[in-house]
Amino acid sequence: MTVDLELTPKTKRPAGEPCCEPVVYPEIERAEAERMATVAKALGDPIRMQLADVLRKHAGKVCVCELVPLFDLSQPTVSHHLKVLREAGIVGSERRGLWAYYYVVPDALEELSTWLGN
Amino acid sequence: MTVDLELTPKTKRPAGEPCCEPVVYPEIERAEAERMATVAKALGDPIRMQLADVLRKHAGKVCVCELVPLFDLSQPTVSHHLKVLREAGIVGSERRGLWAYYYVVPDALEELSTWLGN
DNA sequence: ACTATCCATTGACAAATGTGATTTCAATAG
DNA sequence: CTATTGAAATCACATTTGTCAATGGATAGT
Repeated sequence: MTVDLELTPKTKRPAGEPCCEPVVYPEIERAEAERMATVAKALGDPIRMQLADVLRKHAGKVCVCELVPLFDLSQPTVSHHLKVLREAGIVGSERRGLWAYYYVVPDALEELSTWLGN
Repeated sequence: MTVDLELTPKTKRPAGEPCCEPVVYPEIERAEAERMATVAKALGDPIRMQLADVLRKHAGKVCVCELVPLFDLSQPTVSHHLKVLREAGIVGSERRGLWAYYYVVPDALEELSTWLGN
């Protein structure tokens, strides 16, 4: 599958001068990129991806004790991944007595989702 | 903003028995999660997020020499980030003589985008 | 043929990350 | 009150990551 689009022809720069004018300036995107990268990074692990997926699909609050057996990982490790998701704002948690319930924060993924467009 | 959904009431388990039945089985998602995590991970850095953004917005092939001055980073570092994006299948590159041009692979973000739903 | 330029790779190093064992905290059951 | 359980936090450690300086390969321009 070839992508055939125009590309600016180049010439070796004379010496000392900058080689080319930048085509686009992402400055506007700086803070936005930072926020989206935070979310993407948190999803950048298969376990966390699945955790987020399970929480989303269940569309409710899920107890940690129900999440642990889904993975071949120790409870502290699962807890750690949940913490990463929480710090990225993707999930929230609620403590009820002994149990902790996790759920997806509805709008957390929106910015990234919008950027990915489609 | 409170998310109020049903949550399974729990009781302390008798002793030895598993505390709860798992609610969902993500096994089906294993490979998919792996693929999406790879993509998300690659986007999980502000620089790479901006690189991807610039390449997307430009909708053409962009020379590395135009990308480097956009960031306050050394050329090898930018090259490294581009390599990460390339290995995740997000961008492709093409060499024309001295110059290397990068572009976004059209469908690379689709799976993740679809999962994020929108 | 020479040389300067573009780009990728390597080596090195500090910082961040993923994981498990152990510990701490909170709360339920008896 | 005490013992026990679920979950988070801490500690420790190996791996990965982000960055740059230095190096190397290829080639446009002379």
